[in-house]
Amino acid sequence: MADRHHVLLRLAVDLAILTVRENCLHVLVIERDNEPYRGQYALPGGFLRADEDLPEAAERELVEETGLDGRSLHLEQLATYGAPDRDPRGRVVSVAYLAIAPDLPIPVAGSDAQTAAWMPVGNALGGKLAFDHGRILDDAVERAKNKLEYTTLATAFCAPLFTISDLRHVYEVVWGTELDPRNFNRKVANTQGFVLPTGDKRAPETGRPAALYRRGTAGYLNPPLLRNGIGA
Amino acid sequence: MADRHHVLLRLAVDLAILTVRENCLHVLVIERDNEPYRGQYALPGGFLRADEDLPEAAERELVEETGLDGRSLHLEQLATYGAPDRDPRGRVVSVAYLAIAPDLPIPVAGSDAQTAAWMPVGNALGGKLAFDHGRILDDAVERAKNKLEYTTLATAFCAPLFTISDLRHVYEVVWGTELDPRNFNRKVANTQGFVLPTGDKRAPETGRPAALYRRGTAGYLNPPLLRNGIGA
DNA sequence: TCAATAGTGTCTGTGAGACACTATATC
DNA sequence: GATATAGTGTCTCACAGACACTATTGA
Repeated sequence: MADRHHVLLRLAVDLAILTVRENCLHVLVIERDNEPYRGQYALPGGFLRADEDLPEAAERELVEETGLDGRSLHLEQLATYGAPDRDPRGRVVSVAYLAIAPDLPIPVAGSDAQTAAWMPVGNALGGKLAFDHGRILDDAVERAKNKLEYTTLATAFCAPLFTISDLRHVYEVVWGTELDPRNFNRKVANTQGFVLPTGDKRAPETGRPAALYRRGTAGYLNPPLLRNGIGA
Repeated sequence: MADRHHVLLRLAVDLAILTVRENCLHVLVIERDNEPYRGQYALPGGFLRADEDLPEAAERELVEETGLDGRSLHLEQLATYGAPDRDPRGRVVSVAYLAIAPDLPIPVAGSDAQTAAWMPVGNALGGKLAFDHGRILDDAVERAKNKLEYTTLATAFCAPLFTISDLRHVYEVVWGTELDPRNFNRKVANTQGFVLPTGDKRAPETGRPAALYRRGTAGYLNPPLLRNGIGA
């Protein structure tokens, strides 16, 4: 720790906020109204303040950008990005956080009065986002896909009360696959602590009403709910 | 990105280098010969330099502390720690990396001439390490345990040539459990790309010689090799 | 009645856990 | 021979995938 080559830098905390709406995975983006990358879309974020810890900063940004209470959302550290040229304004290292939200009505205009919008992740990938945010989004989606397998993260995409169909829909949209509803039902029912029955029901537009559930207390799925052939 | 409350800070890159030796998991620690925490053990690390990316810095520290070529070791970003008071010298945020090494003869004295040593992780947990390095080590061990389940990471703990017993020993030590040698053999043999037969054999002190293997090309285990009841 | 969604039951193949048995080395 | 480690075969149970069937609503 005694070397003299170190550099002073600013630390950004950027958020990849994912949700499922209209049969596809969306990410919250803001339109930049300052240089650099003016007019382009970017992930919401901001700089770390003097007396802040990283999770605090992430939660603060979440509130500022979406108006949501960070404690009600799933929020976890994703990774840190530090290429020397990643920000043309100077040396900025970014700690990215992954947030998972239920289908929200519409992002509240942040206190920064920036234009926030939900964008399908398919549109956001492929170099469309400012800075290295496309790469961050890639990693966020990959993390979400993986965590659905062995954790109860899927419930974080759902409203407080949800049906088994809702939950299955999350898996199908995030993974981009189709799942057998009957096998999925059995799997969820047999996993202790994944979902809790409430006794209530919700009628769809047509068809038999579905039982409503609440998140269970389990954090991990044991055994996991595996995709067919990852990394194969 | 326009707020004015941001802080300039230094970024540390710290390494949790794990290996298996003598039936227990060890971590590489250095004895600090400067304040703060003088005389205490800490994870090796250093500050990010002006033109460095994070993986570069991690690899540089690895070479400086162990004399090893970073490209031959498994090295991955673990997490970033930024509590405002984590370093008494001022605002320092640390990006931690997890490195996995085979059982090395002895750590080479780094170019910093610091005293490096392998310490059993059991001894290093519980507030023995400087800064928040105990917490970092906790997270590193947890990550390693989890990745053994669904990736081929265990081979990174082994020398280039290893037996199935060696590989099983890694699982047993890292997980702290016993595995059935016969079922383990079958599992490894049936997982394409986990290990490659070399045709050579190695005789133990007593008993039948064991076939030697090399790492395969697969990165993921499919299906995974699950512990009994995680998070239960 | 039909259409649509919710939910149960059954069969089958794969693979994990348990464990008997065989193989090959040193002493 | 004894002992120690390496490796194979077999049985059983749990569970995933496939899919026939029943249940409950609105039109």
